[in-house]
Parts: sequence; structure tokens; C-alpha cells
Amino acid sequence: MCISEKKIESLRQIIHHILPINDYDWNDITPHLSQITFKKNDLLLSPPNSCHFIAFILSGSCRSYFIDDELNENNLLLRSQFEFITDYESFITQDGSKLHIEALEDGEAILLEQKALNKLYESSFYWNKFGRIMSEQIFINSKRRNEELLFLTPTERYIKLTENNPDFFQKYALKHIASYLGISAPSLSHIRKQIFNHLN
Amino acid sequence: MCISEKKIESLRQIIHHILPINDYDWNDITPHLSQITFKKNDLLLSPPNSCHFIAFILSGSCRSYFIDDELNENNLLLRSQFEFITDYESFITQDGSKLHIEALEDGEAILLEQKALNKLYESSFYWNKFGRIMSEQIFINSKRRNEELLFLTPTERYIKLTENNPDFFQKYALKHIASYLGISAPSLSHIRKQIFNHLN
DNA sequence: CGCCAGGTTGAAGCGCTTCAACGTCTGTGG
DNA sequence: CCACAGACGTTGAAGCGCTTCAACCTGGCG
Repeated sequence: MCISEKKIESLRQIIHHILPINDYDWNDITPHLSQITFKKNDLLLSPPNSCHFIAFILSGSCRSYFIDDELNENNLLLRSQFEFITDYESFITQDGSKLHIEALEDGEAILLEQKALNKLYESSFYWNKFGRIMSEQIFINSKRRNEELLFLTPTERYIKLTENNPDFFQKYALKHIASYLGISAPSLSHIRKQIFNHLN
Repeated sequence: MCISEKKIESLRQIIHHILPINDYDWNDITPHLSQITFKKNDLLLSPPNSCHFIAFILSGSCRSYFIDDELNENNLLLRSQFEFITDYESFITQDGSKLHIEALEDGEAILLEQKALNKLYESSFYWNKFGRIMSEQIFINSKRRNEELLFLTPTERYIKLTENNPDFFQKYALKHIASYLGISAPSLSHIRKQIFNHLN
């Protein structure tokens, strides 16, 4: 599908920000980009399919979640405009994914294909280096999440989120934020009420 | 320091297993390897120093941990023979580390220097690709840890550890395993007792 | 021998969960 | 335009699981 110049330029800027890119390297990847539109509640990925894309969100928002034995949905990621979403583990290994990726609102995204990037990894110095830096950054995000889950209580995690990512409370429903924090929706309500009471 | 042939060969095998390596690429890195010995309770890294090495453990074992506001030590990693240990976030960014790396027993390790690897990233196709694959694998480990912390209860995490890593209980003290699981030492005792009682 | 670290135990406490009920808002169809 | 349904958030009560604290046991080591 043809992608508008303006939209693809925002992706190029993000990539350039990860690792400065010239026209030559850029032209290696553009044939392997495609644009999709999605409606609220659409599933961009569902188990046990393997994840063949990294999606760059142009508008709207998404979540990835895991369904446990008791059929609870547990959110792993919440992502919105100009951010990426994928199951990067499945993208790397091409093993079957255990995650769903679901649209939370209508929107658009540009997809980068796993096969194309993997092919570039064989020969392109730029894209190989890009993959390294991208993986490093994704790791750092994951490690920080680990540290929060290991070292902070649910209440502390909530407070930290209000400080570091106040935008989350504009973008996402509280029930999704609760799940992202690893707590139940009523618990989040109780925590919010308790903090509110302490302020007065 | 001179490193014995046999010891360095075990490192080459591990690297080869991550990404097959020839003599040419191997010779790029060997000048930047050094061997250290450490005693129990030695600190290989302490805040706020940045982490300049990836350590390949030849013998002995180590942990990385974070000290929180209440002065509790919280274990992030437990590692032993033929495994790597580092604060990979600090290694990547060269920002000050918040982690301690401590020897749990006497042992030896080979250190790979950050500056050397970073230099190779500029020019070497092999080492750049190696860095990408290593980062991908480190990410996958981190993501799986995330999922366990988010989706499983402490008791479930303990049971999973006994199933997937029974060797941990030979290698590490229970108090370190408890901290690694994100629970207190008495809690681990209670959980173990409860499981034992259920078996009878 | 005596000390100390590691592990266990029981009691009390607290924080999050679960469950069920209710209020509010939004969108939809009569 | 209003009635109603459904999704979302909140609330309170009860329960449970991990934490905390203190006491105790054991084995290893100076």
C-alpha cells in the first residue's frame, strides 16, 4: 500500500533518532514498509501466531497482553502515537507468540516486516547496527520494568507512573493501567483513594 | 594478564555458540580480554561507578543487587560458571550504575572491556552483529523475567524455579533465591513448608 | 567452645484481592 | 427526546497471602 510522504517521514525521523540514516540505507527498507488501518478492538497479533512485524503507530493506541490460566488479561505494554509495538521476543525467534496485540482506539500504523529486516541483517552494516541499538534500548526498557516490579510495591509503582508518565492517564483507561501495573482494577481505585485522602 | 588457553577456549565456545566466529574476528577481541580472580564478598561493581565490563565467570558465582530506601538488598541476577554477569544497562549507556555486583564465592572471570567492544561496533561487521544477537538474547531473558513477575504469584514463581532451574538450589543460598524471587526469606520458608505439607 | 550466618517457625499485621453492589457516563434504538 | 443497556470506575466488606518481628535451631568456623 502506498504511504503518504508525511507519515513515512515521521518514521524516518524516529529511526534517524535511533541511528542517523542516509538515503541509501533508507531506500533499503522502504520497499518493505506497509501501512495498515485498524479499528478499536482489532487484534494485530493473536497466539499462537508468530509476530512478523514491528508496528510504528501513526495514530490511535494499542496494548499487548497475556491471558493466564484464570482467563485474566494481563497487560504487558501500552503504546500510542509515534511509538512502536510488537512482540519482540516472537519477532526475534519466530516462535509462536503468547501475546495478543489489540487496538484500543481506531488508528493507523506502518509495519516493518521481520523477513525484510532479517535479510538486511545478513548484509547491511547500517541495519545490523540499527538492530543492535534498537535491541539495546528495548532491553533497557524491559530491565527498568523488571526493577520496578521487583523493588517497588504496587502503590509505589502507581506513584512513579503518575510522576514519570502522567500522559498515561490521558491515553489509557484505568483498568488497563491497573493491569499494566500488575494489580486489579478495584485495587487501583483503593490506592488512588488512599493517596487522595492522605493529601487532605 | 595472561589467560590460560583452556580457559579462554571455553569463552570462545560460548561466543561461537551465540554467533559462529573465525580466527580473524576472534583476534580482534583477544587483546581486550583480561582475567581476574575474586574472593567471596568482593565487589566487582558498586554505584555510582559505570559498568565497563562484561564478566564471563570461569568459576565461582556472583549476584547483582539493588539497595532500596530501607537498605534492603534486592537481587536482580544470580550467575555462576560459564555464564555472563554485568550491569548491561550501564554497560550500554555508560551512565552510573545503581547495582552492586558481588562475588558469592571465590572464583575467576574473564572481562571484556566496554571501550574495546564499542570500538569494534564502529567498524567490525562480526562484532556488531554479535552485539545485536547478544542484546536480543539478553532482552528475551529480561522479558521472561518481566512476565513471571507480572503474571505469577510468589508461590508460582518458586514452583516454576524448582522446575526450570533446580540447579539454583544447589548453587545459591535460599536467602538469595528469595530475594531473586522478590520475596522475603521467611516467606520463602513458609512457601516451602506449605508446599511440603500439601505433598503429605 | 562459642560465635555467627543461614534457615525455620509462629504470631500479628497489613496490603492487595475478590466479590458484589452501586453510580456515572455514553451511545443506541424506540 | 427519552429510555435503556453496557462499559467503566468506585466503594465497602471479607479473605488471604506475604511481610515483619522475634525467637529458636543448626552447622560451620575461628
